Amino acid sequence: MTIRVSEAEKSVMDVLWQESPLSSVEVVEKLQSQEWSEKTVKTFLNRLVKKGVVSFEKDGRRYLYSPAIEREEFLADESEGFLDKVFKGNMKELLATFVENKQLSQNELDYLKGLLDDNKSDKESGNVE
Amino acid sequence: MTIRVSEAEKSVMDVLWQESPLSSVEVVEKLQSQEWSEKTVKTFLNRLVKKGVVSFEKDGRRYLYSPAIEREEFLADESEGFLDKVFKGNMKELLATFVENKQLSQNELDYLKGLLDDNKSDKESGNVE
DNA sequence: AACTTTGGATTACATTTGTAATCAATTAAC
DNA sequence: GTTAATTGATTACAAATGTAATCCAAAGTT
Repeated sequence: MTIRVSEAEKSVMDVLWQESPLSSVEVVEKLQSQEWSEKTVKTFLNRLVKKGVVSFEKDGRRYLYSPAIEREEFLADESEGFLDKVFKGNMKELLATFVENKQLSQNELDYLKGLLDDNKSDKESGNVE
Repeated sequence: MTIRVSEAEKSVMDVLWQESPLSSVEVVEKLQSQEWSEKTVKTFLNRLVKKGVVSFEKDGRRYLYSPAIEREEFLADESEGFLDKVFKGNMKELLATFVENKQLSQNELDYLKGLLDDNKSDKESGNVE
């Protein structure tokens, strides 16, 4: 069973990944666009701590929160789950959907090509890992 | 607000996208691997109908269910949501995560390159849409 | 010192989801 | 025709999630 982080909680994680440690007040400020009451944000922080994906250190009366997991690792997990659940593991179809539906910019296309070339040369040289 | 289809419900949609129309019994059979009671699957079918993403026609005492939305459209919606929620719309990062983490096979890499070439020639010829 | 404010902890409550069981009507079987 | 099986409809109920409000202790204010 993987760590479960809800949508709303993910928004909080994003804030902490951008900058940390942050006090709850600071997190609330960075989430103003969401129009959540500070009580709500505090609930999310609490739940994230309980889930073990956010840690805190005391600073007087208040807590300073930090992510307890790496963003990259989290994104990889989420991506894998998405691939499995929505595309039943069919990577080709997933890629096709993104490439075809999202109207990639030339810039993004070039970037992706670069990624593929790197990946390919890695494979050719046996330089995996 | 987009149509909300839960994980379990998605499994049912997958079955119907593979083949339809199907009776509830047939859907249950195709979902045996999930180990859900037939009552549970019926609940999902009901909820999907209420959500308007599955339709049915009567066949005597029973119903024959069919998807009421296109799989491609659904995948595109889900993909867009995933991109926005998890990667905050950063397509480059999403692509990088998939390409780098998933250890694409040579076959998948070639396929993806093909997609990119098609996409590029479309763009160059102004042949978009 | 008493009062107010602040900030984490606890509690609340509706909705969604997972997971069924029960009810009711219809059909199939004796 | 009465009974049993089938199948959709309704109801159930706990856990997760969205969204806060209330409680309580420590710190700041007068």
